[in-house]
Amino acid sequence: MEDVRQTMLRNNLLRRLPDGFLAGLRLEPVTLSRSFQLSSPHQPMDHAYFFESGIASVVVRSPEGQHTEIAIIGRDGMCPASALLDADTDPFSVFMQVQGEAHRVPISELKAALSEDREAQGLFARYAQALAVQHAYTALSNAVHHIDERLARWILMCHDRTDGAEISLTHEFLSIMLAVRRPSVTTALHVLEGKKLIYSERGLVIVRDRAGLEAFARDAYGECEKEYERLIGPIADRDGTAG
Amino acid sequence: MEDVRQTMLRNNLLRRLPDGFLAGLRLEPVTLSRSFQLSSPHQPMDHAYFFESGIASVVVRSPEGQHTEIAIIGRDGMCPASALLDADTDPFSVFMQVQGEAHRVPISELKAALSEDREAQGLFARYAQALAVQHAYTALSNAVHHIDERLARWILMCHDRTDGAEISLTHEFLSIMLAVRRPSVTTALHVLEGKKLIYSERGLVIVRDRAGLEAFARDAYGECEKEYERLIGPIADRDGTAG
DNA sequence: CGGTGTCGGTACGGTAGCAGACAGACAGGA
DNA sequence: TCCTGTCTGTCTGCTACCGTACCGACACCG
Repeated sequence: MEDVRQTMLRNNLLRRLPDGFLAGLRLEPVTLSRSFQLSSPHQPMDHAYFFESGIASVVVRSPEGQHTEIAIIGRDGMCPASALLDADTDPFSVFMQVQGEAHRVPISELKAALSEDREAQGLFARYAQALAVQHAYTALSNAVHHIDERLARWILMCHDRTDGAEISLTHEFLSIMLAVRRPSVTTALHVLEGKKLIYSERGLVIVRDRAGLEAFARDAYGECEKEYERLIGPIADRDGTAG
Repeated sequence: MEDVRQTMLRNNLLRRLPDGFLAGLRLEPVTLSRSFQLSSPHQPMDHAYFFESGIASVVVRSPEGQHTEIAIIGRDGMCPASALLDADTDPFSVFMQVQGEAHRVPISELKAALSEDREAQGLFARYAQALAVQHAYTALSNAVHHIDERLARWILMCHDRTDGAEISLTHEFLSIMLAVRRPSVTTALHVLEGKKLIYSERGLVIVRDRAGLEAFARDAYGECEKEYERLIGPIADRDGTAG
């Protein structure tokens, strides 16, 4: 779709693809509302989604129904990663957590274009690694960090991927993401609020002091962001410049 | 190195590579002793290792020095995954946990051979996905399972990758892998021993009742093994047949 | 306006796992 | 043989987090 001018895209992968790669693809703009299911465990998907705004969550679920989030994806990336790794399916659920816009591409087309373009292969391979690194740091955080630190990490990761300071979601939802009890989220939010790092009200979290949040999260935040930037490059500023 | 007959290999990836792929590679057999460092965070490596026996651990470390294991690799796989994903380095440590044999290949050669062989690219891409899935289930386990269940999971994963029922390692070492306190490992081992699932003595764990261990681990074990088998195929039997 | 569902705050008892310390068992060397 | 280092078992608080339950606040709707 030649109408889509690469420089107008906000998705960091699409922007960094080699010139002309997109020319052969049908990029279809779509709006994804909250909790829209992008991918289900072991179900082949038709389309890959490259986000322009909004946030998607990747969640693993155990046979007994326990679950935790392993990655969040915004305009830094795409899903499903299995489309990049010669697999038809993966065992994850992906759904929209904050509604937004995306471009979608039929996976078969994406794979075909990819097989002809070594530079694009490299970019997507590095993105797959960036995602694996995110999984790894989530595993670490789940093992060693306290709830309030993990919450701070999570808010920071969302903040990186949204345009404003507001993130709209419920405690219930957060408790699923962090794999903790719902009331634990309430108290952890109060801790952050008490330190004036965020402002929180019904269904909404607002970042007040980003630097303070990073300090509070200590080593829970930062490493996998650095690794993303090393592998892919920085994400464009909010107005679409730079990058 | 034409001397290496593919059918005599035990490594599940090497065995499944397309005919002739290995012909262009210098596979060098090496013995890797316990705690040998295969890869360090952010350090480019010269060689990729395909294990024939023994077990390697992949560990993430936070800036403040906290750490946890995110994957274990035996003759089911290779390291480093970054060699397959167009990255020179990754933020992980990989080292031998149970000594063993491997074939190593210069990464530059591996990449060169790979770029000419689409089938091999597919196999390695699927392996990268299998590893990412292992990271994800580790994250889940760290979040929701109790120490004794995680220990059972870990013993099972080791057992899958060793020839006998014996696994030689100390509580100290296990505590690092599971990111828990060392005495917690002692008591968790006692739980498993009390249920006659394992036998444990100084520096040694012996599996007595594998089925019982799987039952004890509940949903902590199994999913990512299924996914590996779906993506790559079963691991050859211990005598090298089948597969 | 009152009804109903969703969401957030709080409380209480229970417990898994922590931090730190220490002592007994085993192994290998001098 | 003793000696030393490594490994394992155990103890005493202590606290973070859990399971469960309940109630108030808010928001939409007729």
